Amino acid sequence: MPELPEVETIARQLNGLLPGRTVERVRVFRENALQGVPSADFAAAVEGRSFSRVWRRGKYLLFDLAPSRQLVGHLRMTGKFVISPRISEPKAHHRVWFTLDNGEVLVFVDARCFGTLSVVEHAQQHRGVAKLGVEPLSAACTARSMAEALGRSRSPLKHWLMDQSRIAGLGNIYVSELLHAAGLSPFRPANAVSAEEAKRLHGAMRRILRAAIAKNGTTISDFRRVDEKSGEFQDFLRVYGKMGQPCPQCRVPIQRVRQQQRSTFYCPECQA
DNA sequence: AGCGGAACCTGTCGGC
DNA sequence: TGCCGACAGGTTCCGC
Repeated sequence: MPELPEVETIARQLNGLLPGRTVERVRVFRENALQGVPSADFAAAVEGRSFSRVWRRGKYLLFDLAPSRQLVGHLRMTGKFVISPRISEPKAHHRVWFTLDNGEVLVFVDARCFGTLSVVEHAQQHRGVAKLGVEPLSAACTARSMAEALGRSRSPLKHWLMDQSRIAGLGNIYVSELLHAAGLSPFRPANAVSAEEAKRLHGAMRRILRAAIAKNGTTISDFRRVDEKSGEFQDFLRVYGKMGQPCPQCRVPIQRVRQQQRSTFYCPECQA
């Protein structure tokens, strides 16, 4: 489900609601959300601690706890967090409850059960977080550093951009969109991208991610914010899901192909 | 290094 | 209406 803009949207909303709240009780309805950790251990590691900040790294949600520890969450395809008034029975797809000191419940909801939660002392101890590459909107991610990294790989651009250890947070929707915006083919080997093209790619990536965050992300089917509202960036998608429709730039029909067992959408005319 | 395939689970949608 | 296959915003492991 969520890529960087959707996770950022969730993190900002939770950060407006959770800091200062204490977790009184944890209830786990599906063990496999916890990556093998017994639910009693998970609950004991969180209960009695307070939230101090909620933020994002790549597609991971990081909940800083006080006096120590971090809750690390990944929504995978269908995970969501919602804040519910006091409830007594779990609803469909409720996986974990964090009952707060004001009676409300932070609920981890996940239809497909791919999403994960874990507790660590420091996020860097988390295997997935530890291997994340640069944040695409950070000052460290420059057109020049991107060009240099591209030059060291022969991977097709689609694959290169999806690799979380290179740039953290891009997924299937935004990679299709930013390659179209940059006029680059998803099949182009990374090291066949010129410095000028890398600059275009970098610019398109930042522009699209910022625009998507400003629209609270993209809702294709079931992404919801914490307040259950949809994002709005789907109205601005130019190629993702648009197979057969005319390219907004040149009117040639958008193509869909399989790359790494995922759908890639692109314009065969504009993207070389 | 990098790719294809499968696995993790469930829901939805389109075609027949 | 009902069944069946394809597909879904992600990640990880395994074999070649």
